Amino acid sequence: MDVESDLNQRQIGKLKTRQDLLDAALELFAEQGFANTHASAIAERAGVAVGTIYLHFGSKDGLLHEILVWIANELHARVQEVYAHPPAQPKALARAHVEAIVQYVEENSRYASFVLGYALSRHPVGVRILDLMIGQVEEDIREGQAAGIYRTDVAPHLAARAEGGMNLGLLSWWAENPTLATREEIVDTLAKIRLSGLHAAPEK
Amino acid sequence: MDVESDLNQRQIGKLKTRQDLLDAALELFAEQGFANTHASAIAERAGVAVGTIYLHFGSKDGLLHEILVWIANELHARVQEVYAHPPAQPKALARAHVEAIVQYVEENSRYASFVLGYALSRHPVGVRILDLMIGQVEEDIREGQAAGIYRTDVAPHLAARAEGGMNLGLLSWWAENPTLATREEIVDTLAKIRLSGLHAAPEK
Amino acid sequence: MDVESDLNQRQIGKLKTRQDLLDAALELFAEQGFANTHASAIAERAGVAVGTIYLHFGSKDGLLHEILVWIANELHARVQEVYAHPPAQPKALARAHVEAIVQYVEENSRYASFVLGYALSRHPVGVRILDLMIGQVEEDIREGQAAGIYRTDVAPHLAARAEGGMNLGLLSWWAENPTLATREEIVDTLAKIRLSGLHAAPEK
Amino acid sequence: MDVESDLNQRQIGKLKTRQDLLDAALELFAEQGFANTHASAIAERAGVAVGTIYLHFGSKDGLLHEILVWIANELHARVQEVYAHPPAQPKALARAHVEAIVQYVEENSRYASFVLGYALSRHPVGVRILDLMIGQVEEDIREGQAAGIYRTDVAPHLAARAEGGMNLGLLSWWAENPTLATREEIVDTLAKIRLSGLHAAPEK
DNA sequence: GATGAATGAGGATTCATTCAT
DNA sequence: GATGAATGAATCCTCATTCAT
Repeated sequence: MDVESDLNQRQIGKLKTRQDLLDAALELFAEQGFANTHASAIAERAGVAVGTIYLHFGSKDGLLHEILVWIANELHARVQEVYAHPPAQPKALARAHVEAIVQYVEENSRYASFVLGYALSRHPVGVRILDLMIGQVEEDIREGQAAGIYRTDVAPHLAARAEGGMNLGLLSWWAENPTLATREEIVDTLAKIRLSGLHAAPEK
Repeated sequence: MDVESDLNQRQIGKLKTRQDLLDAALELFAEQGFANTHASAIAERAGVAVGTIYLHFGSKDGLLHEILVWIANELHARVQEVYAHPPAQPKALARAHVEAIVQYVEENSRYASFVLGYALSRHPVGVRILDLMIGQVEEDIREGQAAGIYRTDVAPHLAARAEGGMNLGLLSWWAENPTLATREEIVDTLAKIRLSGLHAAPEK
Repeated sequence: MDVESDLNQRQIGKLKTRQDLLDAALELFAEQGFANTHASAIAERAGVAVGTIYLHFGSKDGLLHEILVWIANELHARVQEVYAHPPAQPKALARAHVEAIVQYVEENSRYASFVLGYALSRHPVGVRILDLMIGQVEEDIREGQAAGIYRTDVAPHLAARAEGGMNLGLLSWWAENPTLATREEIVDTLAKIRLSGLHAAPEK
Repeated sequence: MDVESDLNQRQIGKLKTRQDLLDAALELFAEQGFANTHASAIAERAGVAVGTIYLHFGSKDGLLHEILVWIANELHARVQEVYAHPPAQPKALARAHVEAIVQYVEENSRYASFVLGYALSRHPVGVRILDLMIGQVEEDIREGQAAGIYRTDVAPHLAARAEGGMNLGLLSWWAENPTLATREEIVDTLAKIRLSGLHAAPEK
């Protein structure tokens, strides 16, 4: 019993150290960039010794990798929540999808810009994450086309890239300039352009 | 006369050296990335000594800066050409704008991915260049709104960010995967979404 | 207990490394001059890696700084010893002061010339150290004046500079040419000129 | 005739360029130190091209050498003037000697500190110059001893070093802090200590 | 005599990573 | 599990000097 609880104690402590490191690293990476953040600085902010980073993550790159995966999972989970209880209206679904992402960016604006930057870069993990997100959008589009809601004269994988770029482009700017637009404006802009482009509505 | 021609000779030689360095550096940066490219390798490929880089650009960062400015100017010039002899039709103008960019990316596909990566990153020069390009798009949108061609229920600066992101997102993907789509498809996708979004056209 | 002794072990080792570096650097600086001594040579003689220099001193300049402070402190301590058990006779005290300095220079003749050179230069650390030593002499003079032993028609801060210069001038020459004068001669010359100048004694 | 005057023209121009370089270099050396002054900066301030320095002086060290020799000659000339028309009184002669040096330092306080620094350093040229000056003082002392004016219980070469150090020590400080003492105070301090030391006069 | 673009050997410094404790 | 002093390969950059014009 004693031994077991000791072990649990240890496991909990280990997990806390791990999360402390992830938090410290994300903060510093966001503040100064990955290359400018020294392993020792991360350890110091986390209140541990440098060696501990290598104990938990093997390398500085490994730490970055874990951070990106962690954030990607969180964001993915948010989007999945929307699809778990999807609005009936297709338009509403699309908007809810966008809203979930924007919401997440707003909540984590301090880090968002850094993470989005990686999604846009050619960094291996970033590419993988972006592909994941784009795949989801592509699936949406495919379904929308099948349902007769979306135009069929654009290739889904290209449209998905275009839309993904639009989202990331606007959001990464907003994350760095959060005072220059409200969340509503961001959601609105993305939803409108996504659906009907920039053209004045013909019915007008 | 002799002295003058001497001076010119020197100036011409200096400019050639400068351009040789820009060319060599861009190639290597695109091939191996900025951080992995050593100053000595650039000098070697350009056929000069290392010191010459520092004579011309002050630092490796300075060289990168000049490359980005150089490419940005080239691209800008291409787009300006379109506006110098603009098609009468607004739709045609927008398409020509997109076509000019896509054309440039296609012609320089070897470097495009590298340069677009900087435009998307938070690198100071990249940010400045992107801001410049976005400003141009914003102006377009403003004029389109004034002319009653574009919808007025989106803020121009947000719409410009969104559209710029869309272009960069799709193009940076295409630059890395040029076989997965033809130029026509890329232009088409961007032009269509820009104008009328993903929605099936109501008039259909 | 174990952990504590571990820590002490580490601290002791670190201090030893530090002193090894100070010793190695002082030797090399004295032999070949500061600029001609490469960081790698210092590390090699100290039996550590180059990086260790930067771990302990931040830079080659930082190492020089610490050396000068170290020597200045040692010399200061020697002089302080004299004042801790001062001879009753004022003349004897002044002579003992001079003797302490000369003694130290003689014991460390290999390094003395190098260190004195810095005291005489306009190097920031040298200036600071010289100011410290001059301040001490100035205090001596002030007290001697108050006690009616020293003439009062010279400003103490100027007299201290003059006397300090005299000491350093003769000693830095002697450190480089130790065979051209005995210690007794050096002490004698300094003590005599200090007290009664070059003039033939009027009482004679 | 024409050719000759052309040649003269050239020679004058060459000499002017040479002096411009000496002036520019001395200013910059005094401002920033020898090591921190780049050859190109000297050329720029002198209004010529870098190569010209090497045409006139062979190397940066050669330029420094010429500067030190130039200043040493000027100072030497000043002192020689005193001996050309020596005051009858031995005390007055010694004072005039000191006054000449102090006067020169005051007139050239901007450069004096730099040049004196070299005299005090172990730099080859500096050593040679200092030896020259010390030799002169030593000769004075020898004559003073022979004339029964100076004490004979100190070795002239040691006394000369001591006195030279005293002069240089006080003067190099004064050159950097010209507001902290008047010329009269400096001359007075040096003359008094030289002659009768710090001791209160016994006749008092 | 003067020029100034080009040179390139040379050295200080960095910082992710290790491993004995 | 954690520590942190030590490592050392890796590179950027400097700047006195040259020489073709």
